[in-house]
Amino acid sequence: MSDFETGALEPAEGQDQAATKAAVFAAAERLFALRGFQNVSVRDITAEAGVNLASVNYHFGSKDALLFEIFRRRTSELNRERARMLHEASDRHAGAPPLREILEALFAPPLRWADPANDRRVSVQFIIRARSEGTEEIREVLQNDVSHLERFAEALKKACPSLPPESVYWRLHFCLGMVHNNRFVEFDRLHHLSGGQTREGDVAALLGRMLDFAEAGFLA
Amino acid sequence: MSDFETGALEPAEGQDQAATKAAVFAAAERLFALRGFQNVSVRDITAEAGVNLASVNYHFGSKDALLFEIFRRRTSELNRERARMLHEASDRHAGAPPLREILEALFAPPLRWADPANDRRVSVQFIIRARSEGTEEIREVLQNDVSHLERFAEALKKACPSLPPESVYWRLHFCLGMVHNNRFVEFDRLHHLSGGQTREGDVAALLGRMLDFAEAGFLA
DNA sequence: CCGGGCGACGAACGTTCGTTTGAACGCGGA
DNA sequence: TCCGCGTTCAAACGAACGTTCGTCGCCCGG
Repeated sequence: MSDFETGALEPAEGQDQAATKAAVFAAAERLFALRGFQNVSVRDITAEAGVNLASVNYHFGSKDALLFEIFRRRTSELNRERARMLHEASDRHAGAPPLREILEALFAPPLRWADPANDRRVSVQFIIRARSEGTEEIREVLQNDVSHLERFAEALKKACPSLPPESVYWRLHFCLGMVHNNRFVEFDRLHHLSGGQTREGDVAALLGRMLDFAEAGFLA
Repeated sequence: MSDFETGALEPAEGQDQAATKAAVFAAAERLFALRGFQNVSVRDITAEAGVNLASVNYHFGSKDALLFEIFRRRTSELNRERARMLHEASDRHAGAPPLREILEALFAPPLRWADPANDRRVSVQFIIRARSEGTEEIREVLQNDVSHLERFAEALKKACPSLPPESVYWRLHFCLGMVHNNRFVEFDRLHHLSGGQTREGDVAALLGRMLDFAEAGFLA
């Protein structure tokens, strides 16, 4: 049917005629985020994108490579945003940002993406899904490419000098678990459990809640 | 080849000749936990169990039903252990257990299962995997069957009377995220990030770390 | 001794999957 | 105008999947 987000998706790589590739990219991300990698066929993707079945293999090489390319782009975007926030916080505090601002740099980017007013809701759901359901290649990247987390670990060590480094790593692990648990299913479950008292839509309030919890946890 | 855990698995349901069913059950749980639901074929399961291909459909009806039966048994076992610990803590403190013991009832059972010395390591990995990769039926159960969590929510409200109920639910959500993040992949990643300083094998120490973090988070 | 039923078995079924093929199309440059 | 290249298209390929079928062996009640 109509084009998806053809503009501003791959502005420098291909030609302008890469609308098909962009449509496949967008449709695949959406379907993967909603239904999981294995539950989405190449035919589903190309049908939703309104392109030919062979487009996936022509533009991306394979279904696995398509998943990996979406994953790599989204995670690098997320890591870039996190690094930028951490860097800005570092600038504001002479290279030693306080604990809460470090955690905010970790929490805020994915939460901003998850804002219902944002068109990147599917991206954060995609990342969370790809982390656990992804291919072997993605798993290797997750395990080996921890340079982004190292900067956070170093900042946390500096912000909590009395805390053993070992504890810093574990508590960072706990914080990441808090983020990765922010899936639609879990939100719905929580909404059902609380009798409708929890509203995931208010991401600013959720960020505050997460910061309160994690900051206190780190100061334990 | 040899039998798997044929004994003490289904002591009252079938006959003694249900060794095949038990072998399928054990092999499926192990493979599902290791490689995910969709990445394991019925042929893989029956090959590992050393039984005929048709055994899955004969004893369980379908591959989906097999997954659901494993999921239902393991989750009910886990919920039972958690409820028992919460009940015992409640008895020790005249119906109002302190925060830390409530959280311990939530954290300890899955951590005990994850002990390397325990043969139920795969069970907790299976549960975590099934939660996110499971079928639609499992997703519905997760969303609707929250009676087990309600008891924890009530106990937490009582232990934190000054905390708004809404915050209790959110912080319980954060704690569950900490638990669900305890997958092998995440452990390996953390181990790699910390340069080998974190040892997942010491589950007692890990429980203490989680309790310190979560308790402080609740008291924020 | 015999017969009925439960369970295991090999084999095949029909479907769906990712991928490949070769031809057709559109467009810019010689 | 015609050629060449990048892209799209319909169609099909081969493999892998979950499931079903008909048969056989075995144990047990008669």
